Amino acid sequence: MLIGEAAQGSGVSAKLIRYYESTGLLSASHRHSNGYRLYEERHVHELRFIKRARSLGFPIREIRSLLDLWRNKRRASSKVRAIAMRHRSVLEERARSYQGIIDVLDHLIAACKGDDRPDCPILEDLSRPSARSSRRPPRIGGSGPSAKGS
Amino acid sequence: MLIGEAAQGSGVSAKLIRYYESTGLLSASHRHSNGYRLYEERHVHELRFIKRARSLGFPIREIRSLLDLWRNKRRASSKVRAIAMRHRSVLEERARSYQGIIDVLDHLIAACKGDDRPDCPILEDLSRPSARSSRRPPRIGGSGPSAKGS
DNA sequence: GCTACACCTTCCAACCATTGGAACCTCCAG
DNA sequence: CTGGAGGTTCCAATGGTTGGAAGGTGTAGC
Repeated sequence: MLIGEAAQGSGVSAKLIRYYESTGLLSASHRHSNGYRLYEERHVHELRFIKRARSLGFPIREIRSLLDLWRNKRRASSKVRAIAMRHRSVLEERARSYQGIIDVLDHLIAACKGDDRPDCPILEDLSRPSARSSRRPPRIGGSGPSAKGS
Repeated sequence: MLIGEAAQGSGVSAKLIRYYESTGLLSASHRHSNGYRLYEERHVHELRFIKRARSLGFPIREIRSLLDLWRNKRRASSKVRAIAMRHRSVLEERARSYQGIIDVLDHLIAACKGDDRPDCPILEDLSRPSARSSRRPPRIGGSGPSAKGS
């Protein structure tokens, strides 16, 4: 089949299929005499695999490993699992980082009146020198090490 | 002061300061006769502002608005608040999306034995056609949104 | 004056995944 | 023969940051 059909069958755009080929992730089996890329059913399967993995946030580099493992019938599932766990920890770190920011924004948004006057704790925070957690006075209340919670 | 001093004073690299200038975010006041950029204290303040805003994940485009508001003493705090809230919702959406993926990975990782045999639910999921949520029967389970509880 | 060095300048490239466009070729139908 | 739908290639942009090259400038020591 031609690239258009592979694209439609997999949900991956023709442009992206060519890009994947350029990165060595997935290459067409043959070229037709006119230069057109030719694909088989298994390419569509692999493209769907890639698409699903991308939708789970795996970077191309790791998808390459996952594809290799998928093709290798002698694989050890521990390797797949390790990749998934590493990726999970990356995502968790990012989610945690986002959540930390959201918590800060929540404080600032709650403190900002949001009227037509200029006073704004949000801008005040952004323009503060750099000792951030000043809203928590030092050595008072002594609840121990900071840690924004989580 | 020269760009190096402004960089050291703000924590923003000289390279980045030049990039910010190229995008119109922050321009040096003058140029010395030899072509060197010249900065004042207020530039360092603005660079710190930018740095803090970036650390909260604001994109340059929004930082531009925030800087404009910060400079404008007749601003309405409602505008600042609106920007912060919009940004908050973007972050929340991303965090939620990550969390959704993490939940999926948790299921898959738990189901994968992770030994030296090839059987692997993770790869099976990735290679499955596309009807994803089959593992969750509709309207059962309803433990509500995860909520890691800050 | 010469040399070494630290600092500045500009321009180009790379990261990551994806999309868009231009310029061009190819196959098929009308 | 013309039109159109598909294919091909290469270049550019996204967003923020970093790296490097190639070269100008200022200041120190000799």
